[in-house]
Amino acid sequence: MNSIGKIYKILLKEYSYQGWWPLIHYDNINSTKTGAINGYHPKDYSFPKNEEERFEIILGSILTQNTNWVSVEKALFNIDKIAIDFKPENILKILNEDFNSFKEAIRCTGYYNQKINYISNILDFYIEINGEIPTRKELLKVKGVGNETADSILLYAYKQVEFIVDAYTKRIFLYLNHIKEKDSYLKIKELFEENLPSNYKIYQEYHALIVEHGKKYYMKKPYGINDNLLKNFKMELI
DNA sequence: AACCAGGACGTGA
DNA sequence: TCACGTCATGGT
Repeated sequence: MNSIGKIYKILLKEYSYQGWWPLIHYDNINSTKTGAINGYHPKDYSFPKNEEERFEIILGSILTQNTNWVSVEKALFNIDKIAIDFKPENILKILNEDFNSFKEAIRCTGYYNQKINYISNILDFYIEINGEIPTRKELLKVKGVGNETADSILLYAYKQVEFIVDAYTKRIFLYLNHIKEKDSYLKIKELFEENLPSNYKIYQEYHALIVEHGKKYYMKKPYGINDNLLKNFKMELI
């Protein structure tokens, strides 16, 4: 097995199943996740089960841009308070009829002036595609959806086999010398996709495991210095 | 008190 | 294309 696959196995053994993407109405009393109230569903890949859950994931993917998940959870609960449900038509109605309340609801996630517009954009897009699975290209045309958000939506809201590259992925695999500092998003994405079976469950799990491991050893500089779990995969520079 | 969080966009070279 | 500034609240 290749290194990418081996590292996945080690992370899975160390941290077990992560149960991403968390949903605020899924109460997992056994959750031990750092910073999360609840919402994770380990070994259950059946989500989203309906349109509300699907759009909750999409909302969360915008709100979590450069922000911690605890803040996003608060915002989702705030939205849940002023909205009847997470159906896109309903969210759109709330957003249009009470713009300032909605803005206040997502304030805690930062960049709220931008994010409210991004949410408005993805709402229009979501309603426009009318139940179809969006392509990556289409998603990227939506202002507010970049590479990572597009892949998050595709992988977790639509179960499409698209690997997500986030800041922790770059830090960890840069520390292990598997990638270079200036490697593009798509290049890093390809590295994983070429070395993993085409299976959305593995993609979902791997990304979540990277985040978990990243939070532990790659939050503060110097990144990875205490990462004894993966140190054996550190490649020598030529 | 600086630093970072499950980034994206606009600008100018 | 790509480096850089900007957007902003909240926790450590």
